[in-house]
Amino acid sequence: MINTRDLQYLIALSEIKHFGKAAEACFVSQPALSMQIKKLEETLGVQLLERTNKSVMLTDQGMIIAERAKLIINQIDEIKEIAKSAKDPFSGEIRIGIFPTLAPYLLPLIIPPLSKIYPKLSFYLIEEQTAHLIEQLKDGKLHAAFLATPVEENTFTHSVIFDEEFLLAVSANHRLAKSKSIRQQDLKGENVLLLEQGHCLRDQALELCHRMQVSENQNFRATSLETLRQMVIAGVGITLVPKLACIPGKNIAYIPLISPKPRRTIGLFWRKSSAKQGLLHQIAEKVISIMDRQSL
Amino acid sequence: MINTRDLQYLIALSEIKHFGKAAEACFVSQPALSMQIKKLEETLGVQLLERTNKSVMLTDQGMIIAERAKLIINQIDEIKEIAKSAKDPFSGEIRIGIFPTLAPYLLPLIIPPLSKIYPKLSFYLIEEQTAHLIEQLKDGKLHAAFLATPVEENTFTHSVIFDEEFLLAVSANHRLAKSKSIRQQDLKGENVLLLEQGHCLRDQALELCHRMQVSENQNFRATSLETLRQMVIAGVGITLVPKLACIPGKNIAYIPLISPKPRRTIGLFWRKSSAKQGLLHQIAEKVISIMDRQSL
DNA sequence: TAAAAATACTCCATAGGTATTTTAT
DNA sequence: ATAAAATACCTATGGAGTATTTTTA
Repeated sequence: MINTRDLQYLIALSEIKHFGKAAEACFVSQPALSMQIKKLEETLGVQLLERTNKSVMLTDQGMIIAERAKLIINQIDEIKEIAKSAKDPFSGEIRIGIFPTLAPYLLPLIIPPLSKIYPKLSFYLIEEQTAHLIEQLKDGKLHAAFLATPVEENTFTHSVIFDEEFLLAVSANHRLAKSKSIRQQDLKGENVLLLEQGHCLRDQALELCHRMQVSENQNFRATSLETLRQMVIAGVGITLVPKLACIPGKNIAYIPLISPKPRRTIGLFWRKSSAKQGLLHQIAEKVISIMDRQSL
Repeated sequence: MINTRDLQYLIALSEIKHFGKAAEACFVSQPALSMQIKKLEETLGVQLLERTNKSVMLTDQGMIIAERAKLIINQIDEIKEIAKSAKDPFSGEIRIGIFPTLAPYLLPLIIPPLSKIYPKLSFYLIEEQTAHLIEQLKDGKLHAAFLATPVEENTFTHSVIFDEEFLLAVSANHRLAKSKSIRQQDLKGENVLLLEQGHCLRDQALELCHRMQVSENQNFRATSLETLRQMVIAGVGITLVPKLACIPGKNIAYIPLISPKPRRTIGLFWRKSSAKQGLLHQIAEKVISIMDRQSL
């Protein structure tokens, strides 16, 4: 097998055209270089050099191959360059997944400060449903993902980022719009609108409905939280909205639920084996402190 | 220093994603591959792989570097390919020098049959004055050169190709035009036209003039044998022409010289150390047999 | 004769093998 | 408990050094 060392010896010889001096330039003895070049000629099966005692000259093939060798050695140096610049974990790119019912409310809060803290880091944000995020995180397409706990995947580790309350969203002229808080019995007979299959928020809300003994409106399923909000405003029904997504408006009211008080917990997840451990820990801490200041 | 082997191990691992199986594919034991990969990571100073006991995954840097590695290995394979196709000495290219007073008369005789014998060989023919040819042959720009003997350069070896007589060229209405042969005393008072400085034919003719005690026309020096011939036809003077260049015509006569009977010897020269020894010997033999049939 | 490359021979570094341990699921 | 990678330790290949010979200009 051809070695990078062999190529370097050939390059040195092609430039210096003297075994002794080329060997010196390679920091080896003259016989060492002679031997390797000879071996290279044998493995390739072609004469690379014309030798006399007064001059060394490359054959045509030798020149062609030496040229190629230079290109190859340059590319190996490039690998070293890539490695050197990749050594700084706070540079390069990081791909973070986030599910759709959290993304538009969390990202505006955290991405601007994070970009400021890590100016050499490019944040790629991938908005997908939880199941896809877990898959992509597992097979390395993502470095990390914001997910609602629990996640049944023990190759992951996570930091809890924040705890988020669910509020009941009702139209401004709904009978419950003026309530200060809601209890289970207040919801009797209500028509709860939910998201389509696949959203973790749907599952969380559905579970809550079950506990509160109200049923889902089977005729409608929204594809986004924003659609859901518009349907509520239109008076089609009520829904559950996580606190971060509770954008105030005159046509809509958000009312806290008590007994049970529903919450979801958001964590930042990454592979235990991730090469970006340190960076991800730091990012998690930063996001936690940002969210603390939001007082959910 | 990074080895091609290291790169191959990394490539195998990037494709197979299993240390044991990748090692098997590289025909080494699993620890051998593990060690080398670990070393590569250490020398580069970056983590290339995420390891768990159930899965191997490349880091971003690992993927980038593995991609580069593939390109590099491909290029090394290309070197092997180049070597393989260069192994056939009867293929590729050969650069042969020839001086200008021989080229237009010799090449039409030898190149067609040689191209037929060596169909995979490209003949590059360089027409330069002898001194330049010797330089170019010395420093490898030429593989061989047709030169008039003797050549004072003992790093060269040569085969004698043919022996060529010089004839006296005179205008058809010159007083000597009807002579069967010429002796020294016949030339008394003649005006000999010669080529410009640098042509070996000039030196050969000049030396002959000296021996025959006739002098050169100082007012005119031709840049080519063809010009010289036209000057002779125009009646400006007489000249010496090598037999190969004696193209018949009604306006010109070529008369043999006797006592002394001038000749030049043409050889094919190449470096003793040339990698194309075998081919050049063969070519020399072919050219000799072609020229034998010309009966000079 | 002198300069340079090739040989001869020895030594050591390191790649590789086997057996075993650690690790993570 | 099991599969897989890492570690430990030994072996062997081959790359490198020194001394010497060969070559050739």
